[in-house]
Amino acid sequence: MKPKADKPGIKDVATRAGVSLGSVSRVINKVENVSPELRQRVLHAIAELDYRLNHAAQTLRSRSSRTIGCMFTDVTNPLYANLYRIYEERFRANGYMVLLANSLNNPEWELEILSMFQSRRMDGIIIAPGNERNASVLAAVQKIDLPAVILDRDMNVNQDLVLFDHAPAVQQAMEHLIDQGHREIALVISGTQTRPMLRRIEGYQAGFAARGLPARADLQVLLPASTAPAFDLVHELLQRPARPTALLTLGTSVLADVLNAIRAQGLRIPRDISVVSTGEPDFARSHQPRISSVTVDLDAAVRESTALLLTRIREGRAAAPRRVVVPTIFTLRGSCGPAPATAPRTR
Amino acid sequence: MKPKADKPGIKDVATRAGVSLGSVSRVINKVENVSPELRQRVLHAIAELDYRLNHAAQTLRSRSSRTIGCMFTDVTNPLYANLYRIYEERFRANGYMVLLANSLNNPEWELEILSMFQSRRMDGIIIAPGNERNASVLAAVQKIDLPAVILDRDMNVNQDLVLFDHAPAVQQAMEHLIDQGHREIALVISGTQTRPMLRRIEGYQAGFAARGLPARADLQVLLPASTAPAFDLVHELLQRPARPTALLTLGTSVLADVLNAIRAQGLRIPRDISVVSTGEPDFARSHQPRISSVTVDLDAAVRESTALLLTRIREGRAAAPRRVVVPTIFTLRGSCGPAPATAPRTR
DNA sequence: TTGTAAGCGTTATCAG
DNA sequence: CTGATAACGCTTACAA
Repeated sequence: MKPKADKPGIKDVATRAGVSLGSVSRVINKVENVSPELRQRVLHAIAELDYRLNHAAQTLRSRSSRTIGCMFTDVTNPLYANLYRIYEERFRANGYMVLLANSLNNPEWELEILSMFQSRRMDGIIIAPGNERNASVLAAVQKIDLPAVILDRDMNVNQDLVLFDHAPAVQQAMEHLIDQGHREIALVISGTQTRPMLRRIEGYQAGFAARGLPARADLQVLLPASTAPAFDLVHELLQRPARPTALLTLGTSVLADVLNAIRAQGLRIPRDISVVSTGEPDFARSHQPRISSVTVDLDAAVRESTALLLTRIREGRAAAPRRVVVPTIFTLRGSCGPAPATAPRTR
Repeated sequence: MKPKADKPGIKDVATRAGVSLGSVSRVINKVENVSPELRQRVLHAIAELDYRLNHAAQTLRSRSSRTIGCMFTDVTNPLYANLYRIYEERFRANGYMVLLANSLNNPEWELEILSMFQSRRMDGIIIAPGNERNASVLAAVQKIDLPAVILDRDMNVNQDLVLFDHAPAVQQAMEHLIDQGHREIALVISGTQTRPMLRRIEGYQAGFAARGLPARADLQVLLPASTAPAFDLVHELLQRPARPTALLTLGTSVLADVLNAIRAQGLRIPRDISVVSTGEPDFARSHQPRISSVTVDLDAAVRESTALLLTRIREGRAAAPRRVVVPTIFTLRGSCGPAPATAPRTR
């Protein structure tokens, strides 16, 4: 009796089934040319031995890990949590696993994660670096020689891009508010120099411009991050002599802080103040009144980026980089109303 | 000139640096016995060639993937999103990557994910299966021959366990509410047959029992999932002839729905109704009044489970399974007050 | 249709 | 301290 302590390998399966190594591999990989009888014997042996394929060996030899890497800033951000879940589902359907890494906006980690993706020979990666202006991150992204899709970042690199078209819908929201008599419209978002935020500011300013109004820098509240506490800042904002009568805010936990600050101030939505959020966090779904919002169709975004990546994986890095723009939609709901008749002063 | 199209390997580095294969490996793996001069040469060659370690080959040979697998039901649940982020940070500090897989409560996926963890030779796994009663999942978990930690699940298996001690703090919250005159105390949680929920129900009933009151089944609202919409059910609950004067609820998006339903009903917290949540979602941090809560110290939970897993990885599967209980704490805040003086009737 | 044998890029075990 | 050499467990030509 041989003390075979180690896990059974394809070899053990082969001897057990009385066939050759190659045949077992063919059965496992569902190659066509196998007689049903042989397949049965192999399957049987596999079950008996409780054989598990060794993914490392398979990857090494076949040069494919059947894995997709995702680098986001923070799963704690519902946008990324949802994205990740949908990606996982879609890629799983295509036989891929999905690996998630949070960069937490740390440029060094972003470099490390990218390097790790390469050394693990990911079949493809989907990334939304937090530091789209950082020189070394930019260089690293440019140099990636894996099939890659960059998600909603303005990086001038030779990679496939999926961009959300934030500005137009934000502008549309602004125009609606202005047409409803609002003038003091605040913007509460993250101040990170990153595409979504910059584009939103763009739309915000374009909205004023389209109605012949000057953009107001003093009404922009820029937080350190998308999930930073915003209560105090908004509270302060609402206590100004000429407080905003409308507010456009991030649809993360920032929205919760905004709603709480509004409530703490004794203001009613939409009577005293109108609210629009960019994105819709779960907790907002039951809010009364419903919050108007500027959203991107997540399923569409995932569909597009998945298709892009799978194509890139198929065609290799030779083909020219592609770029897909996913539209963004303004949905008007109960949280928006006309500006209060009396000019708002300190209460 | 040789058309070396392929990525450079350790071999190329060796010839380039004029040293042997083994020496390069020694440098890469930071083994002590290398002369500084040789190390420099190798490091230089690595930089010149932009050499990337092949993780698959490394894993195959060294029998360690330096990867930890996590299986949770859904990253969209803030509890898991936060847990994952902390795990990633801690394991990264120990040189491990973390792989996340969402089972979405689907038993077949749970089996598939567990099998994938084994074939990828994870160095360790942390799992919280959604189906702790499912026979095949249970069997699969029992059979896991990887270092594993099971997170807050009552599974009678030979694996390390980290359990949150939900019941006592819930009971404490109940006793406080009862002592404040509350009798109609509702429980709004998920009806999944899973440890956290069952333990909370246990604490809920124990609270009544401790004060000599009968447990009331009609005040328990069981949702299909931890993130299921709860607005309508709670709204209905609050319209009953004898509506609850206090409410204990899940600290997920369910809490948001509860707060919205209370507000929609025109009730004030804590004057008309007291609220306690199990866990504190981000959006609740700025709520006024602050929500009393029953929480587990996530950092402690992560610390314990990380330590347990690392120990298990070090010691192997020989040592007897360990079990760690992480306490849970009731924090009294402004959302709790005395029961309304007048017996609550329909408004 | 099936068997045979040569690697994939590392690490580990020896000698030197 | 360094160099040669044999695995690790699989896929994939190529032969039979």
